[in-house]
Amino acid sequence: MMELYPSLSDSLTASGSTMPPALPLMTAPAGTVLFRETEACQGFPLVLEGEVRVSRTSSQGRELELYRVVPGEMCLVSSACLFVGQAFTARGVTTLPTRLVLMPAQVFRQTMASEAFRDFVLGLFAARMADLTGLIEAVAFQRLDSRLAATLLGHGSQVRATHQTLADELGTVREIVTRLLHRFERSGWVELSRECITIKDSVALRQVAAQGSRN
Amino acid sequence: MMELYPSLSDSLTASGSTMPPALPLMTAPAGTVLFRETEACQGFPLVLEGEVRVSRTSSQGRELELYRVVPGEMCLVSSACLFVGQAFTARGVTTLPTRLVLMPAQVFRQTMASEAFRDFVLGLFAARMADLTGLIEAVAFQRLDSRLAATLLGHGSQVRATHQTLADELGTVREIVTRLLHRFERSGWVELSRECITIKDSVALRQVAAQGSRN
DNA sequence: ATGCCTGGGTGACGCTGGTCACATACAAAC
DNA sequence: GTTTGTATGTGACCAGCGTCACCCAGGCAT
Repeated sequence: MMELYPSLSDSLTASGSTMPPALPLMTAPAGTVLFRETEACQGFPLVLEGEVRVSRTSSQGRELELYRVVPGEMCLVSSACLFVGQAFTARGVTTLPTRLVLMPAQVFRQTMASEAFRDFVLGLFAARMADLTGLIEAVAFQRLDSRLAATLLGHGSQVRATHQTLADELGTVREIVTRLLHRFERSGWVELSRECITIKDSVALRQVAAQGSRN
Repeated sequence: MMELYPSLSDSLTASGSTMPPALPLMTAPAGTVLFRETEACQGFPLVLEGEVRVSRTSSQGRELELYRVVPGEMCLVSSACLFVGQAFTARGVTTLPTRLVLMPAQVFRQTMASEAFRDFVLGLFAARMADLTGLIEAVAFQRLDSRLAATLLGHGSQVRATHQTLADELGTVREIVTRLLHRFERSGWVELSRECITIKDSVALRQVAAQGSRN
């Protein structure tokens, strides 16, 4: 679905000798907070390896995942503030050990002279917009059970996550996730154990995920 | 808030003589459907005058406004499909008599060679991402009364709209808008008459709009 | 006047999801 | 073993909002 910009990491890391300042290559263990609501953005983070989870938190402490940045992608939401100059209210946390380069705004602007890089960036932007509008539709019009079903299906046949983690992805609270998962279990669609949800009937789940609009 | 790309309309319309194909300048009355869920996207619509309302509709017929495109802006969501090639599920309707040029993808790619144009486009993208994440937060965590208050405040001191129109902006139904507006009226914050809401206490409304997170 | 259409008002009702206050199960640490 | 902490289960309760089924008022055409 996402086009990778193949020569990018090479051109950035290998050509450190030709480029005046070598780009800072960062390594972060899982769980590192890369950026948060209050801090101004430093540059364009390009993920080489690992994963970054971008989420937003409500004033009452509930959290909602916006999307994930996988290797080969940049986190454009966080860097959007570099264009408009406003502090951006999102949070980025690594979910895996992650390597990334932080591209300073100047370097980004220079690299945008390359047509291939432009295609890469614009494609990313477009994909993100599609993600976000999809999320808007889901939050506005889908019921939680269908959103939960969709989330489970997106994590493989063995979902290793706590109910709290799932709640944070969906923007709800743990009790609701527990309740819904038990309905799924009573229907025979999943099997539950500690920090592990085994999908038994992905067809049924897919059906719930698809048709479950808010009446 | 939004940077206009000043020479763009000039360079596109006036230089029709130097550019091989003159860009199609369209004029549409209010209420014209520029694009809808099923149709593939033709090009990058740049609004010169008027306004385009971009919204998404649920399977059950409820509608939710994503944002509005004002003069000097392009509708990037609709054109996102040109990058990723997927059919985009959003609807664009003019709310005012509107003039716009439809930039073919090729012309867009060529024009992106200009640094000023790149800044313009990226700034737009960034602003849209901020809009969309803000909307996500609102839909996920704010109560409807606070969202309605915010909507009213964004329309001037005299809001000329039917309750149905407001409902479509918020993604809810008419009855709820009517109910909430009457609470506002009973509190002395607004005065209601046919197709017209007069704001009496914008301070109180602003307070509701700000603090009204979902407990 | 009569009919018709649009916009608005309203109450009954029910579902969904959030809150609270617990009780339990399991695992690692001591 | 006990303790401590994290993950989970659960039931009572309720607020928000959507649905339904109306009704009413005003404008406009015939």
